[in-house]
Amino acid sequence: MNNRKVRVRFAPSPTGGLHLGGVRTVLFNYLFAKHHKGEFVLRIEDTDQTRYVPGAEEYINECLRWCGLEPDESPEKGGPYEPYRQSERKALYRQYAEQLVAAGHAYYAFDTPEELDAFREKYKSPENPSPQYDHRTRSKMRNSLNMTDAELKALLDAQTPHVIRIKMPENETLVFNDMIRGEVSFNTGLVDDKVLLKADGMPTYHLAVVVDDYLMKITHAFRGEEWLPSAPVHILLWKYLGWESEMPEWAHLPLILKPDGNGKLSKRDGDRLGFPVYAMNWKDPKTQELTKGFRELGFLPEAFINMLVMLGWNDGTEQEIFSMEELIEKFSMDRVHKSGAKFDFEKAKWFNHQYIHHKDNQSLATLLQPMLAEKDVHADLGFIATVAGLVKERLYVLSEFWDHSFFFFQRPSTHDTGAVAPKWNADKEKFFTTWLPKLDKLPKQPSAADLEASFKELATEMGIKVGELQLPFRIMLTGGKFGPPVFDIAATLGVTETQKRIAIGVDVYKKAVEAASQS
RNA sequence: GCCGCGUUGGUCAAGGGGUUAAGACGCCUCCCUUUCACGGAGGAAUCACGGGUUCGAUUCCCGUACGUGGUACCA
Repeated sequence: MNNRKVRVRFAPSPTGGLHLGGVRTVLFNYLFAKHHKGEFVLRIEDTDQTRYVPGAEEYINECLRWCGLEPDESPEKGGPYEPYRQSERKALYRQYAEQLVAAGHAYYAFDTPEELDAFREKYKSPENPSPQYDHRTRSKMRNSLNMTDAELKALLDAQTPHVIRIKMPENETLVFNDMIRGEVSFNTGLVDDKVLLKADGMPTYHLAVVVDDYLMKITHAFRGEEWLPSAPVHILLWKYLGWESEMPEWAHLPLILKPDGNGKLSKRDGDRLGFPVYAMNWKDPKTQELTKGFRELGFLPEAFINMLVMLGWNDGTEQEIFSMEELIEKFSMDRVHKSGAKFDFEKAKWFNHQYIHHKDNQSLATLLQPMLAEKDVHADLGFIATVAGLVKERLYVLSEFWDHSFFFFQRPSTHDTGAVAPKWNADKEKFFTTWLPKLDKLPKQPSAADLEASFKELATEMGIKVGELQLPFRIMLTGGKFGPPVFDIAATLGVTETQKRIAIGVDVYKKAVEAASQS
């Protein structure tokens, strides 16, 4: 549209945790900005004082940090267009609303909330369940369109609470271009006279976005599809305020939907279906209710981002795993889908699995150590890294680490003897008691291969099939039929610990066999 | 109700007037592995419906259905 430097913004209202859709909106903004070597600004839209939730803004900052989607300008960072919090810009908006009134594009309305309720109640019908304040009804209401200058002046002088509403044209076709949807058109007569300035002097979203996008020189406005129906209001505002030549290009992003149909994905769906919807844990300061997040579940931010970007975008090839650098290079709005995508937690986990699998052991250990500490397990980073290397290929989320690795950090408290006890015999017992002292003759810190060679050598010597011995051995070490290759476990545990577990194990099997024969 | 937007396997999706309609997740079978996983090889499964336009429509147009969003002094 023009060759201004690209500037985009993410403009959340601080009312709670950030959900998937919100993060994806950030992501697309961010990628677009970086792709075009532009700037990404975070603006806090806290114009509704009744919905303001303390801590929500900090949560958003933290969330963007975790995702690696940090803004170039924000309330926290500052920037050339400060302030970035709309509540702190309150004084700015009134003049623009007044300017619109003066030009005949807006008007004062004195209807109280009770009067509006009564109005809706009165005109409600099966054919029209939600009557609008629009060109058909505004003549019946208490507004400056229906009073003399003297009456208006009297009300204003008396400081009568009032709002300013846009006066939507009766019957104009408004056509605009959406970067994703192409040409979109509305009849202005079907859109209601939205409030621009509230009785408390705060702007509504409609006025605030337009004014701030103009003042902050935003070139591209991306937001969720739920804003599409109010786009005509915003576009008219750009025109009426005389800024049309600087109007940003629009793109309305497709929604992220519930996996089981019927609607936008919501916080409730996560609770219901058992997966997170928020990026990070969020605790409502009022109710203390905790909503779980992807971060705490054990998602890697890069996987979270990759999973999100594929919900509604692809580069046209078969590639599915992208680094942030690749995304910045390849992202383009015209490959964003028009239709909403149902969220699939299984696929989300698969992405995380891929990333965990390919992440280096040291980095994983750093992430895992605090999680172990919470279980009062304190191990050094090197050991955790070794274990991580052994089990990472079977982790879908980091929080599963313990279930796959506890036996590295503590002896199994129970043994799943059911699979082995029936086949346990004196020969097998003898094998293990014979092998036990042989372990001391091995090199100092035997490798898995050393252990395996020694194990097999003895088995062959004693004429027992190696396969018959491996499962009992595994269960001695881990307590069950799971875990990485046995000799890797033994090597990681070390000779001394391995010997102890064998000794315990032999005993356990003996008892299990006795118990079975008695009953 | 009205208005907007959408509709390729169960899900994410490529494609686009003539194709055996990619690929991924999930599911199933087999191989590897005497655990599980990873890896590998296969398999089942899709163009919402009805009219046009056309020699030919999954692809273009129009309807219908369905889905979804909006219809607040919330964003």
